[in-house]
Amino acid sequence: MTLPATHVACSNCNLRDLCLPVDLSPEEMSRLDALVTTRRKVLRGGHLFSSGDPFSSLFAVRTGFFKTAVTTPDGRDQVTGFQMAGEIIGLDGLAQGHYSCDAIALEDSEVCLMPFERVEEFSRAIPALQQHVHRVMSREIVREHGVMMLLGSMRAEERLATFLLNLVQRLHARGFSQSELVLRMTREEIGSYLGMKLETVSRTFSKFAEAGVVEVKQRHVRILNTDALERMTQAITQ
Amino acid sequence: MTLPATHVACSNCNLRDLCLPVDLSPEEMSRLDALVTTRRKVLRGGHLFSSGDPFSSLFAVRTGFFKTAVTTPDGRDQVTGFQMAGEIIGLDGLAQGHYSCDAIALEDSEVCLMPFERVEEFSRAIPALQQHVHRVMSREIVREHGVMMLLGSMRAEERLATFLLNLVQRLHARGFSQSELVLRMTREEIGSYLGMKLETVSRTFSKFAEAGVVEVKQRHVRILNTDALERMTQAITQ
DNA sequence: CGGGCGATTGACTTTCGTCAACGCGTGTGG
DNA sequence: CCACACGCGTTGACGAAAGTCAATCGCCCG
Repeated sequence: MTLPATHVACSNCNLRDLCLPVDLSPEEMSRLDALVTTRRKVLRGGHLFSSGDPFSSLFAVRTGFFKTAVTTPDGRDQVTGFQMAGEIIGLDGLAQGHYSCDAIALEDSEVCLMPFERVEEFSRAIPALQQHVHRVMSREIVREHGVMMLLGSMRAEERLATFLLNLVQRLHARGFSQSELVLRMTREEIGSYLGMKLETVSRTFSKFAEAGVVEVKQRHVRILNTDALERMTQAITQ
Repeated sequence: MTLPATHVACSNCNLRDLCLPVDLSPEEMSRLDALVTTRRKVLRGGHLFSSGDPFSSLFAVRTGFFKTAVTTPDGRDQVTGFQMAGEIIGLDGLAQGHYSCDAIALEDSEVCLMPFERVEEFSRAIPALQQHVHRVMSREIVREHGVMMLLGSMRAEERLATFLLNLVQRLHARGFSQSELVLRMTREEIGSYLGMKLETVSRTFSKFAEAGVVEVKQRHVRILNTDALERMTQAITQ
């Protein structure tokens, strides 16, 4: 599933704003090119890494789409996130020296490898990079707080509305439509992420469609009424 | 609620193994004393910080017990964690330059302040500390994966069993009993953390007690059968 | 063009939430 | 020091939301 690696450089990558948004001097910038040594392609369905694999690198998604998931001893699994271009995967790995989740490509994808030893080395030399690394990790913590909120105190409709708005907002930041998206994941994967069964995901989509809020054709979703979706995320359930 | 601060030093703190477990030379150790400048007492019910407060420091719990919670615009809140001696609070703050949750003392407590600028400065000079900071953040990410698992794919009994085992394990690591604990939080706070209502928490406790797995008297809990609890966390629901 | 995975929908069950009443304990003030 | 009140916890009856099981449909990909 993992294809041969290729050599590259960050300094003129068009995703730099997304995955390395730090102000650097030209001199620092050129040093940073040594941070990402290689890229790797992962075919749809392939594992970028698996739970238990020795930790060595962070990965920046260059193209494509991933999910990360943890698995219990008894075989249930929980999707912990979906990652698209410019987002960082593998932060869970350094806690114990091995990755604690699986990272799986949902479409043919390419990632940049950032050997973590090098990240630490460069962080010591370049404060702006150090700060960036910290911010990336903190953002992940904050994101997960949001997921806990979602899982702990929202009902099915609120969860799905929140999910759709989040997805479309991230896609929009990457130059895609504000109102149309193609889901890269199955209903089951959405359900796992949102803590509901695939049938409930499907039913909730249908409910949204009936209400004229979205148009759903399999994985193609068009948002017809963003305001209505936003209101749904704030419904006081009591 | 926040009492005057006092001056202190890490190098001979009895919690060092818990909150700074890095091998340091005596020279590095003495420099580290400048990392924690002050302590602060927070009375029961008091806020260590609130969502939106400008971020400046991490906090290490020295004595006492805290909860962290996020709040939605419409007023629902979600407990995101409980912190005891040696654990670090405030990692969510650096993402956006302000804390994104509330940290509230559940009993009279004391924390060590670690100004984050200083943490970053020292991290650049002391690789072992840098690594430790990264590990602490990564551990928080992994912990939250566990909570997502819990909220996303466990039923009430499994959640409470998991929660109890986790609490007692952390207490045991601090020298307390493996089988007895005093809950510092209300049923409602437990419920918020576990994504269930306080009545369900109460009922589930009663069910455990009926089954002879635990003994519950208000906030005093004695675990009578750890194995049974462990089995419950792995129950294949199907 | 056909097979199979993924999605949808329906009927029924289960779990948990809701509402309400009651009880226990603790802490405080008379 | 005792009594009372209030917050917290427990328990019961009922309802609602989501899960389960099953049948069918429709895409897509080979």
